[in-house]
Amino acid sequence: MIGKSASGQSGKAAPQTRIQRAKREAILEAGLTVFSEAGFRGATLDRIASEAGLSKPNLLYYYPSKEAIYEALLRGLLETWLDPLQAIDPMGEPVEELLGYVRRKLQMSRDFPRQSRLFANEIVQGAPRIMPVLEGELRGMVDRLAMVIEGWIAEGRLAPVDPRHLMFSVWSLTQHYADFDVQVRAVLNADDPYPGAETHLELLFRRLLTP
Amino acid sequence: MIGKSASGQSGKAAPQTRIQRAKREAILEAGLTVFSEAGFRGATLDRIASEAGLSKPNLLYYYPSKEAIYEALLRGLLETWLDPLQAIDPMGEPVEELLGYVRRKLQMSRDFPRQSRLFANEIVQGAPRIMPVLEGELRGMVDRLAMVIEGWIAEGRLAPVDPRHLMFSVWSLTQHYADFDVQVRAVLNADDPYPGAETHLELLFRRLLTP
DNA sequence: TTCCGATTTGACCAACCGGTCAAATCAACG
DNA sequence: CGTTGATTTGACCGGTTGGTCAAATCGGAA
Repeated sequence: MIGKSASGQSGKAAPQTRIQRAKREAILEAGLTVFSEAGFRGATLDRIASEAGLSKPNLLYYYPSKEAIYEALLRGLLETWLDPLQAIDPMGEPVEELLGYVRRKLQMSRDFPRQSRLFANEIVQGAPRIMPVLEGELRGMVDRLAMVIEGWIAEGRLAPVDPRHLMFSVWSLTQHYADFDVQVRAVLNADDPYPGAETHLELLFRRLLTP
Repeated sequence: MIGKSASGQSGKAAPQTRIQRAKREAILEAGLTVFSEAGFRGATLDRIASEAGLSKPNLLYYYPSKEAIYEALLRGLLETWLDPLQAIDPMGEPVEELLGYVRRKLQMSRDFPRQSRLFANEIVQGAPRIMPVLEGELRGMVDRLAMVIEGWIAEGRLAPVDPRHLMFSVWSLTQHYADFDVQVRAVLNADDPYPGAETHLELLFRRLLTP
């Protein structure tokens, strides 16, 4: 048993040289591109490897399997994905807090469309690998935010809306511009959709949420 | 050359006995289930065949390839999918016409979630097979409806909204309940989302569109 | 019943794909 | 240098999958 040292995924915090980190990073980069384009099953190790500039066995030296790459990607994704939710301040101005959330989510669609599509792919196909996170962490965060929103409504600082369906609306409206990008551009004649999207969504949510 | 008569996809309108139509129907039914669950690449002919109650070669007797099944499915889908758009009456009451459209789209998400997911899968992965339809038929219909909506706005019977982004909003908000079903149910603790969704979307669009 | 085309199927194939392995190469350090 | 462990790779493997084919079976008309 000689090699395999780079794949110390379990164990207590393997050293992880700078080079190792860089190669793993490159693999995740390539994996994100390929998985988001083709879905888990549509992606091939050969394509990921060539996209990352490695041979297939070399890739498998850093991650033990296709699954491992995909799961590392999902784990990393969820962190940054749920972040904007945390940034909502229960002490702030309700309408502006929620509009800020919408704006941040829309920016993420514009700046990280591959991440959005990876997530969409996973969910559309039944979320076989992240169901626990949805039922645990995500639901917990939504429940907490729902209470904040209901408080705002009770104080009369927000129009009465179902908090959970409000969340669904924010998610679907913003992620649509990343996930359905080709359709959006086909309809808009390939113009950049984002300036228009931002003013439209600002109008929509302001109208919906202002008491 | 004996068989192959059932696969007369080209040629001038093959006879198509009742039995043939029934079997093709069963294949499309099974294909819809499998493709919408697994995406094009994730679906296997074996699974489609067994789901349809046929052997694999028998399936290939009716459709010449996996591609052919998928394309037949997409073609059939687009018909019924764009239908609700046609049902919008330029002579009707603007807000009510658009709310009716929203309601019909939401019903389609509830009643035909597999179709919605099939479509979502295709678009998320870059719409490699229906791009022409998006740029042709779909864009034409949206352009026409956009003019109607702009007319309504000019008459002061509708709040000023970007017509195309309004369409995106309707599509994303309604299809979200089919495409992201597992996420929605995870957040809502598996309750039926549709009653709440309907009242929420009615409120949202009434607020947005009422002048 | 006989016949003929339509339908069905078991056996098979070639390509692809995830993953393994032993050997080669590299790089740092004494 | 030479040694040692980390890294890289070509060759290979077994399972899966889309698709083929020749033979068998079916079903209705004469």
